[in-house]
Amino acid sequence: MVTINDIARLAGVAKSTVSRYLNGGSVSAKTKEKLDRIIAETEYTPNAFAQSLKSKKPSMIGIIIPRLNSYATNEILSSIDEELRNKQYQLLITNTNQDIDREIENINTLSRQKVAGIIILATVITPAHMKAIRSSGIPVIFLGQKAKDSYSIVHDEIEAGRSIGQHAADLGHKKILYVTVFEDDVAVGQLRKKGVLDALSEYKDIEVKVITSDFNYQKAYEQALSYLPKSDATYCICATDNIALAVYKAAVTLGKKVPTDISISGFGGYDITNLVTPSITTVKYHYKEMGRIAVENMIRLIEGEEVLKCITLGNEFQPKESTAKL
Amino acid sequence: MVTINDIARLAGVAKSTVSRYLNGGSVSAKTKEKLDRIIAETEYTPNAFAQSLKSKKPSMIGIIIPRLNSYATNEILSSIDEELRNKQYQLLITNTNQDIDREIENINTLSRQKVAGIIILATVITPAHMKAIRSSGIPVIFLGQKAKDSYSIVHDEIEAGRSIGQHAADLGHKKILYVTVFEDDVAVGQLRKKGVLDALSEYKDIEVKVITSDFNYQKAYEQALSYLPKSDATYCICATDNIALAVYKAAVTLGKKVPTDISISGFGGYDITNLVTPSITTVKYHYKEMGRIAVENMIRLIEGEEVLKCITLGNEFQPKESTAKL
DNA sequence: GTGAAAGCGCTAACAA
DNA sequence: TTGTTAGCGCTTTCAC
Repeated sequence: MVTINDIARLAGVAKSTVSRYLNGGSVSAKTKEKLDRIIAETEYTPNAFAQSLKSKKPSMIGIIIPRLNSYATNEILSSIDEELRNKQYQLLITNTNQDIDREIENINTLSRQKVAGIIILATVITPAHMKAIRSSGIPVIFLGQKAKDSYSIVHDEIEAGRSIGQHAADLGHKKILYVTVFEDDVAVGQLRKKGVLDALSEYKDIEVKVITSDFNYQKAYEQALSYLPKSDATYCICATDNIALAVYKAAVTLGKKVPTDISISGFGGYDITNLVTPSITTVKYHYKEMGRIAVENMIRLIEGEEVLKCITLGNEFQPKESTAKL
Repeated sequence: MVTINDIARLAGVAKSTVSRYLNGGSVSAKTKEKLDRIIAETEYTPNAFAQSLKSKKPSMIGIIIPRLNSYATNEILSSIDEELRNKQYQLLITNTNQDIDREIENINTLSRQKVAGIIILATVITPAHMKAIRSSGIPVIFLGQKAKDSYSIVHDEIEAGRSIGQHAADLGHKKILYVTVFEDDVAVGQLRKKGVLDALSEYKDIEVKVITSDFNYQKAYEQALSYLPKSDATYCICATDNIALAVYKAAVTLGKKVPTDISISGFGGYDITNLVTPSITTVKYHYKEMGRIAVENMIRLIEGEEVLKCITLGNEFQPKESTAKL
């Protein structure tokens, strides 16, 4: 490996001069020229470890994600990646495979790697999270769930729920099935549901039944195969687009027509809701925006500036082919 | 920040003793006890930069991916991540957004970060790639494309192409449209096509027309809207599942029934081919396996052992609802 | 503008 | 078993 010492030796200058040049300090034209040539010839690149060790200013941001193969994750990740790139930071991604313990573990790993800050795509936030964060001593931003004593950026889940609930009511449906997920996930399992039920509760003649399903497509599908035949609902509101796709597939498998026999909608605004036929009614969340703001705030935090504790992003109701008038 | 020096001072021992203890060396029971307590109290974690600086044995593997939101990428990434985790390596992911220049740039960035090795999900491999790799001096493994002077793991594209071609012929189709991608991508743009055409060339009465489309769903969709009406093909073989989905959507938009009016198939075995109705005939590639082997080989390379220059993975033809007898 | 020297946090001889 | 010492490659004073 070629080091700054080699360059200095070859150029006949002190390594401090090389360092200064590399970091934009002033050197004589002659030195600059020599250095340019030698660095190019040797293909020298500074050792990032040594740099970070000395300067104390880490150049990496860590991100903890529950799983890779999710539309939301990908959208957020791409936008964070793009933004970070502009700011000369590297992204260190760690995957927890939906394992809460690994989430804590990863906070510690990342802090060992001396990342400048950590962004977490959260599902649940436990006291163990908060403890690990405090002891890491670096800024942490939660995405998707509100953290009491930390920074977070969330979607307006209640608003999203209300718009779908209102939509179902507007279409004249009286028997509605709401397919939710476990309540540990506050944003999806509680708030989203609250929004839907709030909107529907204003109609005395609407009957809502709630069923708890799973983020996992396969599980959601199998479950739907069993509860759909027993249900007389004409509209099935699913807590995620993924579940909506599963329910749709189950409905088709059971010989039901969508939306003629049953209307189906999701949440999220995944691209795939447009790919299928009929396209699926959903509420589009602003994932890219979320990533952008996360990076912006993270950098402000790293630089010791103030940012809002919690930012709530709006969303956009998108009626499509999978829902229709009763 | 608490350092090894602080621990040593608090425990009244030399920092080398602390280091030895931390790295599994032997210390007296009394020292061990003291160290345990103090490390727990101070929540000390070693600085990974300093460790890597000294030991020269980096603990990160870099991976360069063309884009985040692809099923293949996600599958490979998850499996690499999982394997690496077992081996105590961290994954450093960099995204190029399908920009070749950024691919080269990222090879350099990663080498600056002193990763132990680099895995590249390649689309094309240029001399510039090889130059950057050589000058980095660390092991590089290409996934999906065969590299002349480096290591690679690829899918058997020709075999995959042949099985789809054979399938179309078996179903009795005489007019076939093959939708490919630009030839710069050797694996997808050349070999896959070659496999299909090879299989079909044995039938004198089969007529194949080739059209070049795009990996991008939206572009593929718009293109399909324009060429499908002019085509009398009864089977459309698409070079990727993504394109197949786009063509399917276009066919539906144009009022064609699948598979009655036109059969459609893809390549890849993406999950989504099962989600849509009709499900899409495809060839399943072994992405997880690819990731697993990549990690295995990478670690052998890092440890200076020998591995095969090129490994070719088989694949699995999966007929589904989107293709039918003429 | 340049170089000498100190030190970032850690590991790895080597001696004790 | 333990401490001393010498760096790893780099940045950063501080004289010159």
